[in-house]
Amino acid sequence: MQSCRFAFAVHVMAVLALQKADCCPSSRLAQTVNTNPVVIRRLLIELQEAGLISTLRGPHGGAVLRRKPEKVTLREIHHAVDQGNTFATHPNEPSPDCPVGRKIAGVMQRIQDRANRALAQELEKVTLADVLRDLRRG
Amino acid sequence: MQSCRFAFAVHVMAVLALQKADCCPSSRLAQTVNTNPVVIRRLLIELQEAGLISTLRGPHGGAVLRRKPEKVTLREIHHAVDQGNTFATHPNEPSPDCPVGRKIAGVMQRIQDRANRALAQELEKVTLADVLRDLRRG
DNA sequence: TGATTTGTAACAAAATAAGTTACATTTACA
DNA sequence: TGTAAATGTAACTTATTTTGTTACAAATCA
Repeated sequence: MQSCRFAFAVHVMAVLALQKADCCPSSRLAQTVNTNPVVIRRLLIELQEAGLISTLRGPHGGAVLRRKPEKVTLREIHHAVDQGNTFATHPNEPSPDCPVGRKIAGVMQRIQDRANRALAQELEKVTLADVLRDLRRG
Repeated sequence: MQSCRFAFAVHVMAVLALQKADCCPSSRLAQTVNTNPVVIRRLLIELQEAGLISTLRGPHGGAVLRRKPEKVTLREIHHAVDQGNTFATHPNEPSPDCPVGRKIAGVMQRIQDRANRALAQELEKVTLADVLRDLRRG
């Protein structure tokens, strides 16, 4: 994968966790991530839809965590912003004249499912609180 | 990840496994995958460097498996053609003025390592022979 | 010697992702 | 009630990555 959305999302969630109850506007998040506020706001919408944060409009608005860091897993963050697959499949239909071409799609899908599951299980083991600990030490 | 190189590589390896000892030219592989022969040849070079296949030039040349399908894992195929990471990191340097920005790179790298390892371990469990079985049934 | 195939460079086309600008909408508060 | 600050969102540009294409030298076999 060459999308940095997950990295951005973990970064944002960590900053929000350190802010505790205070709202953090997209402009401030964009500064620490070093990107454009709109890029952040697009992420925030997805994190919000996943139930991980809330956003408020108006002065002193911004984003705030909806749960304690111990209760948020990297799997949830990942799934919120990057629902895609571990790898892509054939862009063009393989040849139906070849025994492999006829059935490769189903085979790859089952491999895909296994890979996605393995990745999710690993990310499930790490919470946002673990990330904060790692930030303090590392 | 949105590269189909791994899917192409599994497809190619499966075709070669069915061909047994016969050489298969890139033109034929390109037909069943439905892409350009040069795309296939670029893959073949990497599979060759990984020790999975051999290629021969000249008439009746092409690619041939170097090992029995039982002895080839999807981890090897994946690593041969897609040495990249499970997800990307910040394209621009995060702010050094933020406690998260200062240390996020190291934290993400450790998450990256865990994810890559989990994926590799899952792919290690599946051999090319398993893929052939799945092709016959599915 | 001629046909066939890989290896490889150079380039074109397509797809994807990130960044940017602009603005309507919502909201707090002086 | 007006103003400033913030999100939500559309439209667009730019950059990057990936795939596909053309062309040809080098190798190899018969």
